[in-house]
Amino acid sequence: MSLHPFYLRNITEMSLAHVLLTSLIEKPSTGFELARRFDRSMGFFWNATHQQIYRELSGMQKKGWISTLEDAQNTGRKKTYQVEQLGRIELADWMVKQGQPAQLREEIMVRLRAEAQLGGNSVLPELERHLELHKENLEIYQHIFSKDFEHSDDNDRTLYIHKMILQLGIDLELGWIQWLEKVIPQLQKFAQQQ
Amino acid sequence: MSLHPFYLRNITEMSLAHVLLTSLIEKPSTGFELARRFDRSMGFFWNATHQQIYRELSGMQKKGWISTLEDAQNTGRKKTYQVEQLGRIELADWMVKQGQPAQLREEIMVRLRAEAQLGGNSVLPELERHLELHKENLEIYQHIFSKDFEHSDDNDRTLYIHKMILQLGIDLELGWIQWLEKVIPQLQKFAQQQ
DNA sequence: GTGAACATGTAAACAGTTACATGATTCT
DNA sequence: AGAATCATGTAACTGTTTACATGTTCAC
Repeated sequence: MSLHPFYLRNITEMSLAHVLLTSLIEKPSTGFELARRFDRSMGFFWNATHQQIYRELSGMQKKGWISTLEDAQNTGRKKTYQVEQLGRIELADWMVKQGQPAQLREEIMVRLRAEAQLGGNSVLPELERHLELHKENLEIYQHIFSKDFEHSDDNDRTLYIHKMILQLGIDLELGWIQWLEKVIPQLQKFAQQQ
Repeated sequence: MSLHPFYLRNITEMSLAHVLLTSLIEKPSTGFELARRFDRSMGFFWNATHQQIYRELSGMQKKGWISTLEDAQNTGRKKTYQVEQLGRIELADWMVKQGQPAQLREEIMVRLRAEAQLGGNSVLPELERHLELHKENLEIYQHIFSKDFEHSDDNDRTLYIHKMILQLGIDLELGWIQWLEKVIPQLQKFAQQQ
């Protein structure tokens, strides 16, 4: 039994649903296509597993936000979803709500802090590994940037926003890389002093 | 019934438990004190509600990682926890494990992306609000920095790590601020052009 | 003695992850 | 015909948040 009748319930965030709505407005898609597209453009600021996506799509269909496209060649189990009017209204309503900046949850920072107390230099290799991972991410983002936005028209509002979202991804990766390249050598020095 | 016998189960992350262990090594504390300390130093890279903290502390006590200090003046319901040998071993083991950089989950980016598709300038006020929030965070972090680390000894390894963790918080906030101060004026221009 | 801050807890809902199964399509 | 990839799903679990209750301590 629910603690609260629905009319008293807080509106939950459900960002994933709204990411999917946005994606589906761009182009009606199957769950699989959405999952694949997440791995690229949208993935770096809101990712999801295929399981989450299918569950969310079913839920949204039940609410009437989206519907399945009856394709001419509807062979197999493939279901292509499209956004309904209700979905557009929901997205527009949600869009103007207020929220908080995300809470950071960086496991490696927890490890580093633990090491500060316990001693040893056991987190150094992990920091180096993360430096490589962040460099890889940066390269991927920069590749997309030069492919899609290098010479794009900044007067096209939609395109400009997409570009700046990617730019933020690049900026944050650069921040991590610079920080790691500052911290790692200093920790190596400490290791040598022993 | 569990899908897997315990000896086949994946080791879960449980970062929160290890954050608490680290905090308790620094100083035996009550759940309430831990929650309050989270709001300061550690909070920006791993936060938790009081509820989560109490649940986790109970769990860790059952596992023998921590124990309650039998205080002389053990009045009221206050329980002061301290780390046991088992807890230190657990933390040391966990510390050297590998992990992934955190997945970003920024709601405001979802809204911005939605707006890129739906149009309107309804997300602008929210971007401005976030700029203010990030500036506030930056100020808090910089205040702690100048208070605790400005003239600290960089040859003290523990202190240096604490300083760099805070530095990362500052760097990331600066990244957001710079990005927002670039994007907001451009979106305002678009708004005027209409 | 009353109100604010301290301190802990139960219950429930919500959000995200992992394991596993299985059928359809396409390429060789 | 077999392998790889496309595509969807059930089940269970872990992790996080919210609502609410309740008792303690301390200052006025």
